[in-house]
Amino acid sequence: MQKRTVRSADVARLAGVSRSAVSRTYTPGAYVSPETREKVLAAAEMLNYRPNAIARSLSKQSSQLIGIVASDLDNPFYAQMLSTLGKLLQRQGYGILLLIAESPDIDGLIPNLLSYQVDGVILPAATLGSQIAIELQRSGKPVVLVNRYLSHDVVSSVSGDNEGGGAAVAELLARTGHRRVAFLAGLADTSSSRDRGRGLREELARHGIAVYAEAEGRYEREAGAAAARRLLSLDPRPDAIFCANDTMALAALEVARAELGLKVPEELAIVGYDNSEPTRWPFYQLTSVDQNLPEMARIAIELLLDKLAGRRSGVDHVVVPARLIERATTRRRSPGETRAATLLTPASPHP
Amino acid sequence: MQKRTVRSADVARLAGVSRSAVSRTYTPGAYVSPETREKVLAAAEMLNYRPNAIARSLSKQSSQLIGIVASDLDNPFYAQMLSTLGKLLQRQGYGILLLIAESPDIDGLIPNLLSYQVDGVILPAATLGSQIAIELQRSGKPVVLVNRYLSHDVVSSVSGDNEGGGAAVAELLARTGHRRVAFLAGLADTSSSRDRGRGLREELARHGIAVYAEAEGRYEREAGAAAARRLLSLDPRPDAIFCANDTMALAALEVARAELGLKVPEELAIVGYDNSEPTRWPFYQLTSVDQNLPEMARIAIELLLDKLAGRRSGVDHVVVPARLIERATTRRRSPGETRAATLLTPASPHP
DNA sequence: GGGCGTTCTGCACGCGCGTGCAACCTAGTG
DNA sequence: CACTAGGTTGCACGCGCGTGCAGAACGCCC
Repeated sequence: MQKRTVRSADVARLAGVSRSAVSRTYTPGAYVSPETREKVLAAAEMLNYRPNAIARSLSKQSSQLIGIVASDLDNPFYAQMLSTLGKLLQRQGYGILLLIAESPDIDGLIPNLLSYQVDGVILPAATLGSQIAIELQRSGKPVVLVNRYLSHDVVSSVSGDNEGGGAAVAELLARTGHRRVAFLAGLADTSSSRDRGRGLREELARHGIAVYAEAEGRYEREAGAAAARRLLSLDPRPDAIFCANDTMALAALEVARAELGLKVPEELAIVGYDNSEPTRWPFYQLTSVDQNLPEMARIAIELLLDKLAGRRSGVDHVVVPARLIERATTRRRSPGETRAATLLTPASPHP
Repeated sequence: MQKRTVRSADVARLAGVSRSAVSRTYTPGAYVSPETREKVLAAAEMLNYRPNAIARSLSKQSSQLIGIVASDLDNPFYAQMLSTLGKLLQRQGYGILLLIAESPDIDGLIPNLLSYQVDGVILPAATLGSQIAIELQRSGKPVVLVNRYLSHDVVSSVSGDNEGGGAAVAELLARTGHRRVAFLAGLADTSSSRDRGRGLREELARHGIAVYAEAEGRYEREAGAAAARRLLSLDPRPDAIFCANDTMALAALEVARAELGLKVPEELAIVGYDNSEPTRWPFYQLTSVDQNLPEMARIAIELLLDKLAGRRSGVDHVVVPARLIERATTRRRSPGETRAATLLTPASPHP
C-alpha cells in the first residue's frame, strides 16, 4: 500500500542530487552522467518511484495520449480494429483514451476528449457523424478517419478499397454466368456501402449487365434478412446477391436455404464483405471480401504519427486493396479462366 | 484552427474578473454570483474555452480517469463488456484509459497506466495474470476484477455464477435422461472454467451421475473441435457435452453433425455458455447459459465508484445469477416436469 | 453612524515535472 | 600556473488550474 505519492523530489533527496537530475534521468537524450543516473535509478527503485505522466503532460504540452472513438463494438470488425490500433499505439509509447460512441450525445463527449489534451484522434467508424470529424479537425488536432472518408477534402482517412472489392465480386459473378445480380446495401449514408455498390455496378456494366435489384439492410442481421426476403421474392428470382457485409450475407444465406430451400451456389450465389470469422465456419463457407484490417490499422497509425511528428501535413486519403476470398457460396470458375482466377483466388488472406 | 490554447486567464481578462472566478464557474458547488458566472460563460463561449483536464487533474490530485485492461476483444463477450463498462463510466463523467493486454509485457504496461494517475482500474479478463491484479491493488488504487476472482481474498471481483450455471445445465441434462455427460473445459487455470465444471459435477452427483469424460479446449474454436472429436470417439459415446463457452460448443456441434452425422439433440445434447449471438442463429439454436453481462458491468462500476467515494472499503465478491436458455440442441423436458422447467426456461434472457 | 453577518472576489500558493540558462567542475593545453 | 573547452549540475520559472484565506462589498439592525 502506497502511503503517499512519491515525487521526484523524494528521489532526488535520497540520491543526493537535484530534482533536475531525476527528471533528466527519465528524459531520453538529456545530459546526465552515468554515475548520477545510477544513483537516481537506485533511489527510484528503492522508493518505487514512477514519474507522474499527468504532470509531465502539463509541462511538456503533450499528453502522449491518443483518443479513439469506438463505435459498433458488437461488430467483430470494429472490435478487432480497436484491438489492433491499440496494440500498435501502445508499442509506440502512446496511451489510449477511449470514447465509446453512443448515439445521443457524441458531440457532448468529444470536448471531454479534447479537454484531456489528446495529441491526436482516430475515428474508426462507418456510421459516425461527419460533423464530429470536422469539428475535431478544426480544433487543430491531427485526426484520421478509418473506414470512412469525407467528400470534402478536409480530414485524412484510410479505408478499404470498397469500389475495388465490389468490382472483384462483379467480375467473379459475371464470369461464372450470373445475369440477375442483386445488391443488398448497408447504410445508405455511408461511403463504404455506396462504394461497394458502385464498384459492383460499374464492373457489371463493363460485362454488359445491369444490377438487377437493390435493397437496404442497414448492416444488421434482421434488417438484412428482411431485405433478402424481398429480393428473393422477385420474379424471376435473382441468381446472385452481393451483401455489403457478412452479417447480412449470413442472414441471406439462411433465408435462402432454410426458408426457401434454395441450393447455394447452384441456384443462388451469395457474397459477403469483411471476411469475418463465421464466413469460415463449415456450415457457411461464405465467399467474402477481406479488407486487410491489419494493414488499414498500420497505415492509420502511420498517418497519425507522421502528422504528430510534423513529417506530414495536409490531408491524405489512403485506400487499402481488398481481396476476394472464394468459398462455397459461389460457383467455381471454369478451367479456361484459371489465369484470371489466379489473380483473385487467395490461399491465405494476406501473405 | 485553434491558434493558441485558450487559458482560463484569457477568459478572465475578457470577462473582467479574476482567474479564480473562471475556475469556480466550472467547479460545481463553488461560490460565484450569477452575474459573474454569466460574464464568464459568455467570454468562454466567445473564446471557445475548455478547461484543461490535465491541469485540473494535477491540481485536484484526481484524474477522473479509469483504467480498463482489455483482453480477448475477439471474443464478443469481452468486446461487449468493454463497450458496456465504457458507456456506464462515461455517463458518470469518467474518462477511460484503455490498455490492450498483449501476452508478452502486460507487466510493463501497467506502470504506464498508473503513471497517468488513474483513479481506479477494471480488469475484465478470465485469462489475465493474477499477479497484475495484486500488484495494482498494492499500489493503493481501487481495483475490480470482472469474470475472475482470486482465491486469496485480496481483490474485489464480480463474476457470473459459474457454479450455478453449470449446475443448471446438469439439472437439465439429468432430467432429460442423459447418463454419459462429458465436460469440455476452457482454460484449466481460470476460475470460470473450473467453477462451471464443478457446478456440473456436483449437481450431476446429486442425481447419482458421474461426469463421463473431460477434455480441454482452451476456449478456442480449433482446440474445442479437436477436444470434441476426442470426446466423441469414446465408446460408448457421450450422450451430452457441456462446453465451457459457446465458441467451443458451436465447434462441437459442427463436428457432431457434419463429421459424425449425429442427430442433435436426439443422439447427442450440446450446451454452451455465454448466450452469444450465433447461438440464436437458425442453423445452430444452441442451448446456452446467459451470464447477464449488463448486470455484471453495472455492479463492477458500482463497486468501483463506491470505493472511490469512500462509501465502501474492503474486498467484495459479487456473484451474478446465470440463466439457462433452452434451445434446440437439448431435449425438451417431459410434460410432468413443467414446473421445474418453468424455473429455468426463459422467454427473454433478462426481463 | 457604527457594528456585524453574509456573500462574493482576488491573491497567492501548490499540484509534479521539464528545461533554458548560468554556474560549476574537471581535464587538457599553452 | 593561467586559461579554455567540454561536460554536468542546480536554480528558477513555467505549464493551467484549484482553493484556503483574507479582505471587500453590501445590507441590515440597533
